[in-house]
Amino acid sequence: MPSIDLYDSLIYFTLMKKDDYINNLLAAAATTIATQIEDQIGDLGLPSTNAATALVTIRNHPDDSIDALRRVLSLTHSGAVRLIDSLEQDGLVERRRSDTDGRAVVLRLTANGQDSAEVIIGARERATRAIVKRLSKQQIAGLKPVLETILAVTTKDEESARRNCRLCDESACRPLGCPVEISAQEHRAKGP
Amino acid sequence: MPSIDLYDSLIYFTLMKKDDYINNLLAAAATTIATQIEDQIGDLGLPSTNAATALVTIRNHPDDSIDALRRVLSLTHSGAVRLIDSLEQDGLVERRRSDTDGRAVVLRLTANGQDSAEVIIGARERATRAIVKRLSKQQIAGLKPVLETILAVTTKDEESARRNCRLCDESACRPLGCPVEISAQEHRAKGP
DNA sequence: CAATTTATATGCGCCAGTCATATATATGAC
DNA sequence: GTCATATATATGACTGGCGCATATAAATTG
Repeated sequence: MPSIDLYDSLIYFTLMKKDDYINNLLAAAATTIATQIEDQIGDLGLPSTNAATALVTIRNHPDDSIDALRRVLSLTHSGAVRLIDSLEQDGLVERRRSDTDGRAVVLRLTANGQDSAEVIIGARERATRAIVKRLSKQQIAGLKPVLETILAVTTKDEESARRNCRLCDESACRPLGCPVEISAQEHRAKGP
Repeated sequence: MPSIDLYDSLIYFTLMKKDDYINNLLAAAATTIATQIEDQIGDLGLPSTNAATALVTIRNHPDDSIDALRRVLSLTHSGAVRLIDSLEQDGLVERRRSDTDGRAVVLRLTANGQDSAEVIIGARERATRAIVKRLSKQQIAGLKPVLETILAVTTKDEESARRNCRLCDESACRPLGCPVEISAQEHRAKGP
């Protein structure tokens, strides 16, 4: 029956279009917000986005190795070493020998580094707050569980958890049950 | 009454925490999605993210000048010129003299450039589709208007509209009433 | 205890992008 | 019409971030 085929095609066409639309919306919103965060952080005048990310990551997980940091930032070993070199020269980060692994160097923020990390987190929050305050209470209430789902499904292991939270204020997020950490724990429980 | 003060403080404290939480959620989700888009595009092996963005931008707005592109990518003039140099050398973009402005060079994709742009848009869609398919119909239905609001409030003029949509498949988005374009038009109507 | 893996470090080099500057066209004042 | 200024593109010189290859030291495994 040709009329049914036509109808099906129309439905299919319409659904595809709707899919395209929500995909475009999500992608555009994500890059827009991510860019505004980067812009806010960029205004602080740090050497690079990775430098800022490293500071926040070290703040959230002090005494972790350069190699752990490298994974979060998706850098090569040497790239991470250079980055730490410069942060150390700027007096923001301290290298220490690990007392559990003689090869590893673990990282800690200096007092200045702590301050910088707070400022970076504040800049990031400014970007999102400008958006959140334009949403209604209902929109925020509805958005929250969806964002939790998105973060849960994009977290497959401890490594992706670290990456997804790499700019987070984890001290504010953790006690409220960060969906990323929960998802990472669930994956660990289920095994690799 | 001290008990009231304490109660108020508690409310305040709790609200602040909740604000921190939604801010962290939104920021983390945005950077996570944006990173996955970048990773998907990065896998294509193009010279840089900006090269990919330029191709999609030129696809969506052919015969625009190098200077217009520069604004979308937040590059200096010379940076944009070098970028176009390399894309032209790779046979993806063509320079033409503008016939309305003797100074301007307008850009157009070659056939290969068109193909590349489609592939880039496909890579971006892969990233978001992997996330959207993990959401329920209700979640998607609720998310849509919130994303539209977010894009509307982050679009202040034509320039931010271009930036926010810089990786969009505008041919799919435009007929469905892209909130970014609508917001840009409204701002233009109200004047600068 | 030898062989392999893992963590950090360094020399070398690339490439994206900026700054300063040059040139051409357009626009506005008079 | 012409002169001053603004705008668009182009190029030389340079830098910073980062990768690749390699070296060394410590840990692990057999």
